[in-house]
Amino acid sequence: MTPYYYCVLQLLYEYAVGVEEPLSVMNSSQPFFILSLLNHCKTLISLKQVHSTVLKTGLDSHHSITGKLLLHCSVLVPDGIDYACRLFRHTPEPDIFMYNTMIRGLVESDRPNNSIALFVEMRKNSVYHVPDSFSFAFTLKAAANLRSLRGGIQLHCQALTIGLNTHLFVGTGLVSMYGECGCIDFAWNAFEEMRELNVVAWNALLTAYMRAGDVKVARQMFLSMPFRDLTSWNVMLAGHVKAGELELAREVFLEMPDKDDVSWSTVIGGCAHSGLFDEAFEYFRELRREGMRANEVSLTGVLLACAQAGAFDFANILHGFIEKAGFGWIVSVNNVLLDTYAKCGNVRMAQLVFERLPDKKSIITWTSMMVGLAMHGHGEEAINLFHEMEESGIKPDEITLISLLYACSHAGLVEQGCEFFDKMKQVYNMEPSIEHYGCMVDLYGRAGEVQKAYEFICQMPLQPNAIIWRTLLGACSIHGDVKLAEKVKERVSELEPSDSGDHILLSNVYAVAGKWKDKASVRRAMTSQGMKKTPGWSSIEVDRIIYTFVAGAKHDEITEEAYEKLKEIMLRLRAGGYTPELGSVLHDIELEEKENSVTMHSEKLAVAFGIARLCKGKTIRIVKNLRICRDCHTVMKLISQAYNLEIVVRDRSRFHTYKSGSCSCRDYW
DNA sequence: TTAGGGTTAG
Repeated sequence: MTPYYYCVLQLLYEYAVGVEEPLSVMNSSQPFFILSLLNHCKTLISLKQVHSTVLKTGLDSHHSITGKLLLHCSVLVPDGIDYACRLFRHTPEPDIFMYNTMIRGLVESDRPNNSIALFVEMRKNSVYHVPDSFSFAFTLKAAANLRSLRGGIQLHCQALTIGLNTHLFVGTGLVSMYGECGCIDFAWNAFEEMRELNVVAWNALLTAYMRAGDVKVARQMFLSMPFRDLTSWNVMLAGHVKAGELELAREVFLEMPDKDDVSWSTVIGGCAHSGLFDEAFEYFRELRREGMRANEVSLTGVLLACAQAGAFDFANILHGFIEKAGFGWIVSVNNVLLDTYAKCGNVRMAQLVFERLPDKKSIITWTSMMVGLAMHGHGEEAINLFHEMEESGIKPDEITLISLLYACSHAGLVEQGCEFFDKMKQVYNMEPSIEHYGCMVDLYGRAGEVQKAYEFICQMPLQPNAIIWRTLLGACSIHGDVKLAEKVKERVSELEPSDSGDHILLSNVYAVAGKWKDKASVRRAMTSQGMKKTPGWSSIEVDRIIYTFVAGAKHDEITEEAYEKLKEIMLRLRAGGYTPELGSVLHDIELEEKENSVTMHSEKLAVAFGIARLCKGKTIRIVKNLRICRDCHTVMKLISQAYNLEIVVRDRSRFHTYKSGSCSCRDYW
């Protein structure tokens, strides 16, 4: 090969990735130069251009080499699978290489069913095409993705009859498939059958043990393995993360001789999933400090952390980064982005992301958008979106229906919710699960029909769990039904006796009803059992730093600043005629103290801090871990009017947007 | 042929 050859190749390569160029310069080039271009195509558009150029040079795309290369490159290019299918269907006599290429392409494009179907077709239609190790390896991957033990065993038997089960690739595929299906003994047998072993095979077995939740055995194995590579370390890391052992995961992470983007994505995602958003941010910063480029998975992890922390500004910066890095077309990234925007209080941005994916929306995209709208009280819009989804030909799944019921319950659409619930069986052919029943209890409970909710639970065909009863208990506490609350509390306690949240709910019911003695006895019971109330906290993002406030915590400079501002604000509100509502206070204490205790709820501190620190007119966004209390709700409305501000509060169950003295939840929460 | 990511009731 001459330097000249490389120059031409380089030139052609530049044209191929620069999609706008028509590649006309290449028409006179040698056909084989053009063929080599296929390998460099990064997008479907450039691939199609090269293909048409190939045809112009007189090379037949069914020619054996051209056809194979074309197919091979099509499945590798993003969204190229349909194009590949078309090419494949127009090939008169595909050989085993082409079958295998398609089987692999289909697995990697998340169509494992089609992949298995093609394997079967290959065996039926062409007597000359006995599957080889690649066919088995790729099809086993499909069975593993589907967790289809039956399909996997069938493949194992077929491989056995031609003696391929001892092959390195096939054996590894079998180990992985059995591991994925949760059959650790079968995985071990398949491993023992193998004639030769390499690090990949060992890693597959290690993963199988990790999947089975046997972290101890896996660790033992990891230490005694004859080979070990970066993937083995990553498997250990992921195993600890999945088991929730974040301390051990951190140890492994520090101990690793090398780290790649999988290692980083694993820790970042692991922290985010465990709710440790600060740690997730810290790892992300460290990744950047080490000069690494974040990939789409680690970005997903940080976005998840943003969603939990309500870090809108940070999410917005990440959005820009995603666009610049070229991840903007990836559906899963957009799904997380959409969800994050919605959870950070900005439905409009979420909708922009949603609309940008015209024909690539997955069921998750639709569902996330529905939940996003519902969280902000746009129940009707969420329902309209559901119908739109159906019209576009996507069938709802169980989670879509949960979201739909969630939308109804948060918008007070009781009748519509019941209709959808009935439709589940009749129209969508789904058996409602305990989660769906939970939504229905919430639907009735939120609307104040607590008795109806109780009857609903008593006649449901499934055994109600603690969550179901707790949902109703929460509704009783909002609507002040003491009698029912006591009855329901008993049922919860039978199932989960030591949950402090339930005691708090009951004590709140007594507080609202003014039954201070009963309330005190609940508190005493809690103290004697060593239970503690989950402390309420609220956080706010100022200049990309998240400040968290906890009521009654020790005063530092930041809290002091917030208190000072809050005092000033309360004086102004009182001058306008406001008096605190004391129903939500938890202690039976002197009036003045009660007032103080309400005044100091963490969300008020956070708002005060926001008013002190943020530019005038900027929306104040607050995230709270518990549900907002009645008094804080009123105060937020008043502040939004007095200071001409928009305040967005995300509490445990939904969003409240306060503007000009009223709230988007229409006082329904 | 092995490892990492997304939606849901409280």
